[in-house]
Amino acid sequence: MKIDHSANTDLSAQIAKAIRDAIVSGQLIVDERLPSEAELAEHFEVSRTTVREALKRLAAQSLIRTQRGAFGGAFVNRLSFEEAYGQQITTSTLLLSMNQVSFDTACEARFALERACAPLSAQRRTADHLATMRAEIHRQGQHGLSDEAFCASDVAFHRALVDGAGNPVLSYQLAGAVEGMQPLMNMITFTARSRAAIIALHQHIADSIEAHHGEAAEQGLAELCSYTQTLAKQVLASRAQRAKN
Amino acid sequence: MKIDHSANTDLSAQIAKAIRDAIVSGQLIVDERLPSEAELAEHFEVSRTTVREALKRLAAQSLIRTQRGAFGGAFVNRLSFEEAYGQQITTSTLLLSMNQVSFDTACEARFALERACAPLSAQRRTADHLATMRAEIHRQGQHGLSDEAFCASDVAFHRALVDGAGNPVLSYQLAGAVEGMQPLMNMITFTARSRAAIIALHQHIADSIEAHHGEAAEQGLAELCSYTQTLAKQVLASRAQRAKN
DNA sequence: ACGCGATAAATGTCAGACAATTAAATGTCT
DNA sequence: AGACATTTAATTGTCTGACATTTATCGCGT
Repeated sequence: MKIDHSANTDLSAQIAKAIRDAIVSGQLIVDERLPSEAELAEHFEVSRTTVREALKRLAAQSLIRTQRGAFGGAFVNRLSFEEAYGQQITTSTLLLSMNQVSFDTACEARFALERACAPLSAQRRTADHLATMRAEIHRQGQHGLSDEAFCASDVAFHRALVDGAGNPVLSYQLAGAVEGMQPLMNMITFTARSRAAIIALHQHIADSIEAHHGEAAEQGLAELCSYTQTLAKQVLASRAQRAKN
Repeated sequence: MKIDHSANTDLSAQIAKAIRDAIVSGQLIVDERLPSEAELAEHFEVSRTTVREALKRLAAQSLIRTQRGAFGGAFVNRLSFEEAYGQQITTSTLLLSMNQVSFDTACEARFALERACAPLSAQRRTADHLATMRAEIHRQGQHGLSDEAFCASDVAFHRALVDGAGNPVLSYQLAGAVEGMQPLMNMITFTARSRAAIIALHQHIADSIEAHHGEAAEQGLAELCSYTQTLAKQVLASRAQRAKN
């Protein structure tokens, strides 16, 4: 484990990189204990402060976890799917919110990916996945549901659809695409009529998944995509109109 | 910006969370300058050391950048697509390498997502994307190419295919799926015959993309997927055989 | 107007101290 | 011997105060 003094970054960043490389390359294996902060400080010839800053960087990426006390220390962390989900979602959310990505582009990406899951989900979904989808559809029809809650239920519906494919890697990849779009979706005001249309499409998709009809589900998703894009256009147009007056 | 004292985590983690929430919720906007470390220390009633550790955590997630000198400080960072790519790839790579994901599962996820891009890419690819694909195909046919280099070229080919869809969000999402699998792919030894078969499929896919035939490209990808899975099975079987003897 | 040094504000690094936590070792009682 | 309490040592978490380094700005002189 050696640091690359050539980079003109912080010492703590260089040290973090050295340790990260050791983890990624497999020199440090899961659950292995790193040397103590004092030992690392001696090894890299820096102060403990600097080593600690480096370790905090790694902790922020869930690459290590720390334990206090005797025989504590920093350990290489097994990156769980759950943690990876979380990172994916925050990264995607920030990426979309900070980069003026058009609604159309994000929407297209999301549904393209989701359609890829549809055939697998139609083939393998369990009763559980189906039940979740039905439950969320029911919730979406309730009166007095805020737009935010409607969107959250929408996300849960689509998540169940994706999870139905029974491929955790796929679920992980989709988490960012689906959940990262929620803030964008929240900006749309869903009228009663548009909600009914969306629910009908959800119903159609759930029916297709239940009947193991992958293609029908895919088609339902395609319709949902273009309908969502139409809705967004309307909302944006009416907002522009109001701004003029 | 207030810290949640209820959590029994580090102070630096609590402070990082408080600032992160402020960024994600939009209270702190892109390029806005955070208070200086000394001011943050006073505000949160902790030492500068602790504040610094919190800031390093945020820097590790590319949420802030720091500048030294007068009128320097920590600034909310616009998360670029490039940075997001990088994070996505390391996260995906680690997730796959640390969680005993089967080759089949990872392969299925990758090609399912990639197939989703094929129709869009067939429709919109520029001459540039096509040229890159052709160039990589040519490289793959060269003698004396190591397995690693062959895989790297494979990644480049597929990346060009995905980028051809002209949807940066899609490219970002696929980066993890495609590049994260490289270590797994590297474990396969590609014989001359298997390389020829893969190159032929690449050729077919490139031809389809050139002719704007999305469905044909999709089908080529499906064949490539099952062929890759077959290859992996053979390699694993022969390895198991050798272990027995 | 241009360059140049002084200045001040901020981050980067260090040394040393103490607090808090925790597992293991040790001691003590039954 | 076994169960329980106490001590100990190792380690991370936090604080203080200092100094080094970087850099935009200001003022001065030419």
